Amino acid sequence: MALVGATATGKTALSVALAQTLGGEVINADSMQFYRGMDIGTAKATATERQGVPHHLLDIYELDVKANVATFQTLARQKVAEVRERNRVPILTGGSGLYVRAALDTLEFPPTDPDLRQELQDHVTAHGTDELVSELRRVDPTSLDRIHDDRRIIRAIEVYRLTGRPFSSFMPTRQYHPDTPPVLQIGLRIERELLHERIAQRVHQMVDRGWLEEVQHLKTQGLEHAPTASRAIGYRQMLAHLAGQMSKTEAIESTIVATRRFARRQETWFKADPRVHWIEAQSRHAVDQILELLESD
RNA sequence: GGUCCUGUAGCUCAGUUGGUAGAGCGUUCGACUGAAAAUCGAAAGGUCACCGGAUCGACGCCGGUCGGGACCA
Repeated sequence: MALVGATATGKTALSVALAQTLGGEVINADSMQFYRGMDIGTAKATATERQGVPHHLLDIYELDVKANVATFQTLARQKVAEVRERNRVPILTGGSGLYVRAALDTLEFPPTDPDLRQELQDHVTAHGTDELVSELRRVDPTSLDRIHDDRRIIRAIEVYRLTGRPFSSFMPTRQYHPDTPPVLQIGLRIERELLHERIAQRVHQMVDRGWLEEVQHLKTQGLEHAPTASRAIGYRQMLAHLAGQMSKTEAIESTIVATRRFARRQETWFKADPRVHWIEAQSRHAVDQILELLESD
């Protein structure tokens, strides 16, 4: 099964409770929790919170590694298979929508080439996207219709040059694939206003627990130059504060705002998937509700 | 007590030589296939502090009231 939803809705606690009732193991689908040392600010489950339940795909990368979906897809499916072999229930838990999809659905990722991509990126930086856009209009108008940001234009051209096939030809014809193994997807939701309160509260809590010290330490390990990890919400702001670019209060406020925006995007993503069963995150009976859903499935 | 500055969207502020207004941020909604806690798109929000005057017409000019600020005493 999969446990999804916005940040600060209580996925972590519920996943442990579920694992204990079902005899399950948790598989992380949260892109920033891959990184070793990023603990407080990513709200990674502590040893105490895990309560002996095995957790997978946490702390698998050093800071300088560039995480990517395709790799995650392989790793996650591997873990799911392993857990199943042990006759235990895999519980995929996380808020990175694309990563969850990649693990559960039949997404196929066309190949990539870092050199070519860099070359295209440099070209766009120097000359803008005009040329790439007209190339795309010629070879893959379908993609051009759906794409409206530079990064995706670059990717579409990369795929075309690498494979000779339009990027759009790799996309599925149907949005979701009923032929994948049955997975119960549970979405945790909290009323917006309350969620905003919880987010603010949690950010302050993270600071109280030593977030700034954590970032300070990670900075000595090169967090600033980490391609993906340095972009993490809050870490970015704490780094700016440590560099004297904003006050501590500003960093905290900015982190809260960024987290709210993030939560909104997460809800948008998961709302779009009709297979998700939504339950109230605050409910004391969340576990029972999920057990019922499992039986009726 | 006096002089001067100031009051425009939830916040910070542009603006109109008088023809009823904009940006950034926030908020809401959406997209999303190798950076996804990323990246990008869209929308909603304002009796331009209040009252009166002159004007065909005022957010803009004149007078007053109230609120904020600076300085002088």
